[in-house]
Amino acid sequence: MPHRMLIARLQAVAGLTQQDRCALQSLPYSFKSLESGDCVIREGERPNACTVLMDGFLARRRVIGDRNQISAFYVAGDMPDLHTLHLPTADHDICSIGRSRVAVIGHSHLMGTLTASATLSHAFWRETLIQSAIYRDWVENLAARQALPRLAHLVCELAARLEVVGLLREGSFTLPFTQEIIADACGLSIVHINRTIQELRRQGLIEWEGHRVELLNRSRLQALAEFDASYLHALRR
Amino acid sequence: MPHRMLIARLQAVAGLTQQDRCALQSLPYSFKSLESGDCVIREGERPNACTVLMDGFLARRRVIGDRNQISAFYVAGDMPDLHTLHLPTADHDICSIGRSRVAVIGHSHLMGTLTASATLSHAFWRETLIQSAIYRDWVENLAARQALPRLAHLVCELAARLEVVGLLREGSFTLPFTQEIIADACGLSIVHINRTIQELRRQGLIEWEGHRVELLNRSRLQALAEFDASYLHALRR
DNA sequence: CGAGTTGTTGAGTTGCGTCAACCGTTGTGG
DNA sequence: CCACAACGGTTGACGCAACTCAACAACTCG
Repeated sequence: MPHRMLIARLQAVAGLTQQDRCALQSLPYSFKSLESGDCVIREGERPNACTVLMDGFLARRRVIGDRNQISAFYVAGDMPDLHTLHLPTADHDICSIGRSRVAVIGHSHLMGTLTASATLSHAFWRETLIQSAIYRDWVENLAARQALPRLAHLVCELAARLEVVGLLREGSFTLPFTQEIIADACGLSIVHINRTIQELRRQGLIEWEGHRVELLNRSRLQALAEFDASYLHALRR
Repeated sequence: MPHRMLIARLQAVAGLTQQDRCALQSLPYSFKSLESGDCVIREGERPNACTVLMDGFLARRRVIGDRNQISAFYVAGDMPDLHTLHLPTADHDICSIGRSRVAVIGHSHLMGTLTASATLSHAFWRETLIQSAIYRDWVENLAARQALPRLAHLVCELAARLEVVGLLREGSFTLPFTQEIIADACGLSIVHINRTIQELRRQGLIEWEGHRVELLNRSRLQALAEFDASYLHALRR
């Protein structure tokens, strides 16, 4: 099951040989369920396994000054700690937002199959490069846009990434985030996020209640955010 | 000569076998000199080569709204477009700031040596992962810090990265950036960058005139910026 | 039922942006 | 050789986006 997720993702992102698919399918793994707030890894740890997010959401967080800054979100199919294969020390906490399930694959097994296949190696590398592209987009979003388009951009990105893994249905998706989480990711105060969400509602762009977000006018929302999904590159179904 | 730079960098970042060093040394390349403002690649292009920055500075830029946002700086030894090996379409301009020199290595040659050596492949992969760590740090810096520590952090990062390649001498380094460039990178206005630099001077933390930056009190500057170089990971001499 | 989240609102404050002017340096051409 | 334009740095006045503080409402859960 995590194999199917992983294979589908890498297939979308690169191209796999029959051999590669077999190699992936024989990777041993274990499952782990996370409650809201549980961490996959913590800053400073030297993990010996990577995780594949099967279900739910994870956030990469770290305390900066008096803020609890979030620098990335992960959705189903993502491997939030793939980099620990080559950079052994984790520099952030990676925590569950709401409940989630992950598959855990030991570094040694993963490394074994990677050194055996150059194409697989490149497929995983490519996966990390797409994450880089997302970080760059966050840099631009945080530096250049003010609250309204900044929040709109985040919503567009989450929608686009969820769409890739089939979790966007009729323009709406599940998002178990509090406004505090959103504020920590956008570099804005909770109060201002609250007012900004209201403004998006007022403009008829989204509906957002409880854990459900609905895109009422996706093209106008994307225009407001200057959103262009091409930076997600290979991420196609 | 670009080989020496490349080998030294990858050696610092990972570990190379004798064979790997030979493979790198036999990579064919050409040189290119850039004037201030010249681009290595432009958004939308599909380059067939990667570049190694030999001398000078490059910036990754893109227009966001009415801003000319910079999302990364590159110093000697960096490979700013290494990702084009796997993500063919460039999503930013990469331009020279002041004069610079780069070595150009064709994708096909690079790809050839990479598929031949798993360790080399992983060394380059690791290089891109370190760039990712830098992007994440920029996300945090932009989202969580206000002008003074934000600027201080950028100065600390540049100093640390230049130190790795031996371009920091007695706490001072060459930086051919205008205040406008700094503003574009920090997500602040030119006027405010100007006042913030003055505040750093007033506090006796840096001297900055013309193209020369001097760190007068590095530890206090790093404390102000909450700077911790460990996110540059393997980047050691 | 009370206690703890999460969302919402109002009032006052502030960090940073905008506009506009001025200064010093550099380079260029009449 | 000087006039002048272009550029980068600096300063002051004013405005606004976003922050802080504080209170309250709605909801969940023990």
